[in-house]
This record gives sequence, structure tokens and C-alpha cells, in this order.
Amino acid sequence: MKYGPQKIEKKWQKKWQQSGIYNTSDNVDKPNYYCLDMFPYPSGSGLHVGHWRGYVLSDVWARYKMLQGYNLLHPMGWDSFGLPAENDAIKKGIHPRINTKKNIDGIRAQLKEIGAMYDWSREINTSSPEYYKWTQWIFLQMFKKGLAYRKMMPINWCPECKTGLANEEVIGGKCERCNTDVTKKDMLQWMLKITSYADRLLYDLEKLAWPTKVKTMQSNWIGRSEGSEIVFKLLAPDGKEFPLNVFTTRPDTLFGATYVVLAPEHDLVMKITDKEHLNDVKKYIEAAREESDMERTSETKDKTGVFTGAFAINPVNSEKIPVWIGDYVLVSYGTGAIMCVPAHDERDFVFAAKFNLPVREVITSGDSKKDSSGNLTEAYIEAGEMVNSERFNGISSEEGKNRIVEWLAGKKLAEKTVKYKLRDWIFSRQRYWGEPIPIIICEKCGEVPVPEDQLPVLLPEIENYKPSGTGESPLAVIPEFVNTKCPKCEGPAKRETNTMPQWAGSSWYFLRYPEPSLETKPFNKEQLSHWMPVDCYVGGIEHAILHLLYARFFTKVLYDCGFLDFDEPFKKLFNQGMVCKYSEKSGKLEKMSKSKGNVVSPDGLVERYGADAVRLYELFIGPPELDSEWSDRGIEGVYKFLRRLWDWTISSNEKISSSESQDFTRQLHILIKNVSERLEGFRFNTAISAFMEFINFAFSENMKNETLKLESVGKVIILISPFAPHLAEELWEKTGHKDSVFKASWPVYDEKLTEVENIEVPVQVNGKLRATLEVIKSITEEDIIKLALEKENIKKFTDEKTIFKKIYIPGKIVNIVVK
RNA sequence: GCCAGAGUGGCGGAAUGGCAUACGCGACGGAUUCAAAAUCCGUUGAGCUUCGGCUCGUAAGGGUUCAAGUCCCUUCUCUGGCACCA
Repeated sequence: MKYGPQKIEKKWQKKWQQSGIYNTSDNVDKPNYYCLDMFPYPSGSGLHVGHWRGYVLSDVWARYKMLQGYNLLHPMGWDSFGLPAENDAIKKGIHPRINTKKNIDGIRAQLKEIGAMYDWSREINTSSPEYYKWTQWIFLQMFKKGLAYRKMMPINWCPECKTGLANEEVIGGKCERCNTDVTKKDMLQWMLKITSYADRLLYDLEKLAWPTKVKTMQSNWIGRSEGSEIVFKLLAPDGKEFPLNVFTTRPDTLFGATYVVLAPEHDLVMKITDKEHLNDVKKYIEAAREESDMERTSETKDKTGVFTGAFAINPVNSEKIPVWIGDYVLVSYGTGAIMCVPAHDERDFVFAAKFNLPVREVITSGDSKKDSSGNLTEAYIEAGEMVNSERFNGISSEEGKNRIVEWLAGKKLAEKTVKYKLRDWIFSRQRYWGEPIPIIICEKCGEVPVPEDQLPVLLPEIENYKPSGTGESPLAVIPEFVNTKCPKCEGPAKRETNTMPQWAGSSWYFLRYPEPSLETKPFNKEQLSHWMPVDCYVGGIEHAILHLLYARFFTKVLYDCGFLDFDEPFKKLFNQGMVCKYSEKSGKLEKMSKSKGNVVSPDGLVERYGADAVRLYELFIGPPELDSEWSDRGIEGVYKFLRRLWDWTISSNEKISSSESQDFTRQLHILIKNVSERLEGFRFNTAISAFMEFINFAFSENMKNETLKLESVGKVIILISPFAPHLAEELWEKTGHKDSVFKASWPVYDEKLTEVENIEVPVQVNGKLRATLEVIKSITEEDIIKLALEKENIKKFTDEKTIFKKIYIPGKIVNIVVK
């Protein structure tokens, strides 16, 4: 009987579906385990072998947990609202609703090929009204708490996608979706106050069993910075005075401030600029607006700026210093204004050099770099001793930080503050395919939430779904949608026509799976407490900031509202590496993608080798967390292994007996040990190596005529079942078992049975291998060293030398040190 | 520039401080075959060899140790993230 994966895989996939073996039930007498894949957006180009990797990995893990006796939740769904789905529809000229459905059907079929144990009865879809009703509901809870607000502001605008974007969606100045340069546009925007969660989002990272890389990325993104706000006095040319707050992390350098720079967009700029400089300032502001963020914040760019004609008074010494504007100061960070200490800040140093502004050293150190006449040749930014700072002279810069702020604070001219790089989340999209924001704008009552019993606000069916590019959503031209009554005053009012971003639905979908068809609530708090947080979350590193930060934020908000009793969604996170392949187009090894023309489709491979072989190769290719290179030949090796395992099991049927050799028992227990330990450590590639070694042993000459216990053969089948579930089920049945192999339990090994009587011990002289000894395990140090010194090749290296150390690490090694 | 991670045969990769290169691919030799594919067996880091072995070898250099791919320091290269955030 030959291994024929095509037939048995179809057979078992059908059986699994019929028996519902993977459908999760509540209230069973087992501990719960929630294993979650990042759900995909329904792309039009289908799955390639790179997509398989994460799904295979989580499936192996889920099946292993099931065999360990857990009640498993392993669901799947569709992130079907938003840019990716909509752009695909526009490209094909098919209405997003129809196209999305078509794509979902395609990917679902492809996912089923993997043979994963998804509970398909819990499938969810973020673009279905039953689901997005609750996305809207969550938005309203945020609105009620003041966490969702509308504001006119210059936002990131993608001219290609014709929509505003969140900061997180701008990667290196380009749109995350289409790689187009992002520009600025003033727009009235819905914002989510994620900044008020900055501290908790940062500190709670500590609680998470996540890769440090992701934690570091999030913590850098949040960008907490402790410093102080210092109040300068601004003197306008007409004699008016304004307080000017600047943010600095170096109040110790305050005596070295020789000028002040405001962001071009700063409110005070037009109030303080004098007539003489007005033209230049206006021109400069205009030019800064035109520039993309990328151009503006590029570090290689020359520093630019203009003088306003106004002066500021430094609160520490009442010195009058010039006020400039410059686009290297960002209006959205800190206070949008900085004090400049060219002697101790690299950027200020460059700016001062260019515009010939004075440099005054106030921190001294032997490490400062100076020319022959004692002038600084570059900014000295480290700590040191304070000079030129009046009464603070001679104290350390570290101490000075506090002393200066305390002193000024007494005069209400300084205050310690914390600033973040994290900005509020721009939440409106000027696009059709998303959740309508459930707000009604009434002239009298302002922004009025749609009453909860009127949710969902349905996305209307429209012909022209393409983005307009005007800054309005395509919904804005549908009078039946826009015109409505104010829920408060009953007067005529208009609906908000912006939609939510792609990330809205995915920020809480993991809360929906435990009871996906619940109609009265988004989720059931009591029941959720038995499943959440997710025990193991598997997905790509590309979501390190976007999705994973947003999902944490949503969870914390819902926790604060009392809807949840946990405040972090994902306990453990695993990022699988990307699958790469040489691309003819770029001539480089690159991540598989359609545009690079280097995708490998699993379809043909499944047909030829079977899904189990593809699963195995996805794991065998390399360590799961690292990127790996796809080799078309590599799959042959694992396929050969599966066939050998099949042949061995089938032929073992004729050798079944009540006894087996000690050798075999030992190898079996070593296998159980290795596979268990390597699975626990997520080292799937070496777990498979362990199997290959076992099967090589099982086929070795001296095993040919040995008898086997049926129970032992069964254990091997259970061990392989998470990796090759179809093959395992078939072999399980063929060896006389009635129920599914996944109803069995994971074998345990006996450490004693893995050990041998006789061991080989390497013998070194001066750390170099010179011989090996075969000895009984319990040999004493004295005996083994005696044996070692008798060895011919050891004598060669020890004769006529003085032995001054003899080392025996039991069971490991002998080392004789000579001189 | 800053912060992570990585660098091991022809290739993918393996090694709780204890025999470097497990396992797989490829290559070579053999068996089987009219022949090929498939399959099976053997060899496969480099150099030297009296065939017993010896020398070198984990990006480069140094250090700790009886013993270093593994720990420490310096440097180089690659990948990813951040990048005028005051």
C-alpha cells in the first residue's frame, strides 16, 4: 500500500467537517486554550507559500495543545473592510461588496487546503452589518468618554488612495498601502485620543510575553520623553508681550540659549513678526506647507529658517535673544517651540553656524571637541560641569536639571512634563468601504451620537464607490444617506460621511470569536473571562505597531468602561519569519509578493506532494521566527520522509507483538522527548529532524527483524499528528483505532528509558580531541582517567610531559592538561 | 547616526561552555534497470598523510576558561526598525 496523500487528505478533510471535531464548545471539563491567527484581508491574488507559514505554525501548536487535553479555540475570519479590500475592488472594477465576497470564498477554499483545525462555525467578517454594528457601538462608547473628537488639522494625505492616513500608516513618508509620497491637507478629522493611554500602553508592555523586537518598536513609537516646559517672554515689535512655552529635556543648558525657534505653523508667529520681516516669513510658511513630511524631516536636509524680527526674554538671565521660525521644529510635538543651545545640541549647532548665531558653552567636559582658539567644533551633548551659568556654576549638569527647574518653578516659569512621540489616531477615511462613523451633525446640537438602538448605520449601496479626491467620502453625494433628523432636537441634520479605517474592525475581533453570533452585545464579559487574553497569537511582524498597538488601545478603553476584566488582549505573541525567494525582477532575495514576481503557489505542490508535505516543508525550512529562503527541491526531502514513515507504519502491522527491543523503546522515548521539548520551544524545524533521525533508525539493518508493540507504533502516529494530520489520521485508522487520533493524548516519555548503559566519552589532551572511550555510564573519574591514559593516542601526547590537571565531566568529556 | 537581530560546508540549517557541521538538499560512487525515472547503499569542510592519524577551520582581531560557534572587548558586513521628537 503506497502513500497517496491526494486521496487521504480529501477523505479526512471531509470527515473532520462532518464530525465537527474542531468545533469548540463552552462548559467542557477541560482548561481552555485560545490560539489565534491574525485574520487575513481577503486579497484577490490568493495565498502563496509565504502565507501558509504562519497558519501551519499556529495549527501545529493548536493541535499539540488539543492533544495535551485543552479545550481549544482556533477560529478564522476576514478583515474585509478598508483600503486593501477596496483597492483590489477598484482595480478590478467590481463593487467592493461583490469582490470582497468573491475573494473571501477563494481564500476560504485555499485555507481549507492547509488542513488546519479551524472552527469554521465561528467565522466572522468585519464588513458584515452584524459585526460592524458593534464596531460602531465601540466608537460611540469612546465618543461618550471624550476619547473620540473632531478637529480641524493638517493631516497625512495619500493622493493615490485619496484619503487621510494615521501616522502609523505613513512608513518613511510613504503610504503604507501604495508607497506613494504622503502630503499634508487641512481637514476636519475624527481623532481617537490614544495619547491619553500612552503611559499604560508603554508600561504594560512589561506584562507581555512578546518578542522584544516588537516591544521595543512599540516603546520607540510611543517615544516617552521626560523634560520640562520653560516659559520665555515674547516681545512683539509693537510692544505686546506673550508667554512662550518651550519644551526641553536639558534645562541645565538654559544659560546657553542664544535664540528661539518656532514651528512655522505656531500660533504666535503672525502676532510677533515685524513689518520688515513679514514678507520673508509669509513666503517661508508657504514653502513649508508645500513640502511633504518626508522632505521636511529628512535629516540630510539643510536647516532652513527666517528671523521674525521679534525677541524673547530668557527667564534665567533676562537676556534678549532673537526669535526665528524653522521647519525643523515640528508644531505637533512638545509645544511647537524650542529654546536653542547650539553649544549642546547638534541641530541647533548646525542652524547657528548657518545663520551666524552665537554659541555659548555652558557645560564643560574634557570630552568636548574644540579648535585651537577654544571654540567648539561640534555640539557637546553629554553630561558635564556647568559654567557660564551664574549661581549654578560648578555643579553637575544632572543636578542642574533639577535645580534650575525648581528655581523657575517657584516663579511659575517652569514645570516638569512628559511628552510623547505618539500622536492621536486620525480615524476618518474619505473612502466608501468602511464602517460609517455613527455620528449626526446638527446645526443646533452639534455632534450627536446615533442612538444605540439605531445601530448599525448601514453602509448604503452605491454605484460610484470610487474615492472622490476632494477630501469628502463618496457617501457625501448620497442625499438619502446624508440627510437625516437630529436624534436630540428632531431638526434637520446631516450624517457624518467619513468612514472608519481598516484597523477599526481588527482592533476587537478577537473578542467576538467566543460568541460570534451574539445579537444583544458585542461580547459576553463573563464568558470572555474564560478565554481571554489570547494564549498564543501568531502573525507577521508588519503589524508590530499598527494593529497590535490599536488592539491594545481598544482593549484598554473597553476595560476602563467596565466591559472587560482584562486590559491586554494578547498574552503571548509569535511573529513568523517571511518566506523569501530570488526575484528575477530585482535580482535580489526578497519577500514573496505578486508585484515582485517571486511567488510560489501552494496549489501545485499540494496536488503533487500533498498538504502534509507542504506543511512539513514550511516548518522544516528553518527556525520559525527567522526569514527563510524557499527552495523548490527542499520539499522532496520531507516528502520522502513522510513516505518512509508511512511505509514503516504499514509494514509494522506484520511485526506487531507483545515485546520490542530495548533499543527501539529507547529511540521511541528519545523521540517523544525531543519532539515534546522542541515543540515547547517553538523549534519546529528540529522537531522534524528528530523524526527523520528516528525513521532512519527504524529502517536500519538491525531493526529489520525486530518486533514492535502496537502501542509504540500508535505513539509515533500521535507524535506526527500535529505536523501531518491527514497522514496521522489515516495511519491511526489503519492500525485499528476507531476514533480520531486527535482524541488521543500526547505521549509522555520516561527519562530512564532514554539512557544507555554504555556511553562514548571523548578524551582530549589540552582541549584537543585525541581519542574516545566506550565505558559504562557509572564509571568513576579515577577509572576513566586511568583508561584514558592507557590509550595509545593519548600516550603519544602525554609521554614525556607533565600532567598537571585531569578533568572529567561525568558522561561528557575527559580533558588531560599537560605541559 | 541610534536601537535590535544575524554572519557556521556547494546550499537550507543543527549544536543547556564539553566530539563543530545533526537533519535535509545538492554532488560524487555503487546496487537495481535493456535504459531512464523512482528506490536502496556508501562518500562528501579544507589541506596533508606512512591511512594510524596530523594541521587548519564557525565574518576579522583580541580576551576569559582545562575547554568558546556559544561568554567579554574591538572591528567589519548584512537585514529590520527609528531617524531634526528638542
